[in-house]
Amino acid sequence: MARPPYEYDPYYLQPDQDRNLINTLFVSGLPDDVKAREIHNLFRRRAGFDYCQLKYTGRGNQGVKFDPQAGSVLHIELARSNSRRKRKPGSGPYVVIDNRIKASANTQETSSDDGDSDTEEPSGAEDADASNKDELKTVKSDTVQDPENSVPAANEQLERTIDEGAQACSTLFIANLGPNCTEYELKQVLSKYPGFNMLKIRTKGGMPVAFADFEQVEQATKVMTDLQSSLLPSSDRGGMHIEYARSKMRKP
DNA sequence: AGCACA
Repeated sequence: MARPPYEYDPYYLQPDQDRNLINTLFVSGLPDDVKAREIHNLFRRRAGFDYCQLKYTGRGNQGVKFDPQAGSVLHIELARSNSRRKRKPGSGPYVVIDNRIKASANTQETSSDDGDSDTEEPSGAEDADASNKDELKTVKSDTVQDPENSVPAANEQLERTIDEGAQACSTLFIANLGPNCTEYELKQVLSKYPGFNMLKIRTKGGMPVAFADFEQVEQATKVMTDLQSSLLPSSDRGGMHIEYARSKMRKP
């Protein structure tokens, strides 16, 4: 009852997730038809803003309704974990993930130029458009020169801040499961290991993936190395591929 | 390669 909000629960804090180190904001209460460009416009003038990632959860219009006339407001809080998805070389200043069932007609929101008008910026038309182009170009320049892939030597110092590889986590991400793999089947195997907490299977268009949570990182690590590439009866495309999950599984 | 549960 008198339980602190989840974002203060130390359970969610991983070794690299001291709250002070979180530099990602979680924004909720967005309308279903929100565009990535709108989110980008919200933040692009803010110092230190890197990029935004918009995810349509498929939850549609549940809960809070965002509507200017209804006076509802965006809710912004510190994210539980930093955004880890790296921008693809070809992508622009924002990233869109659309998990909604129906692909509505306006889903061509990737990057490129936007004809955005600055609603909150009274600075005038020329500024809005000109400096806007500039900003986009600045953000994009790391796309054009492509520090992620090409000329690795030249960009090493800039890059190492960003990609530190897989971070150890007490939750495992398990992929390359056969289409018929069941939670039960996987649980049979995992529950033999000490510290096993719980398992969740998600099927994302065809192939299932699983998240397995353990008490301790070391226990998860042991399972990962033990079971890496191993076959289940249901496996049909080779052994399981196991990695640390990007974020720890939510409590219950 | 594919990382959710808010």
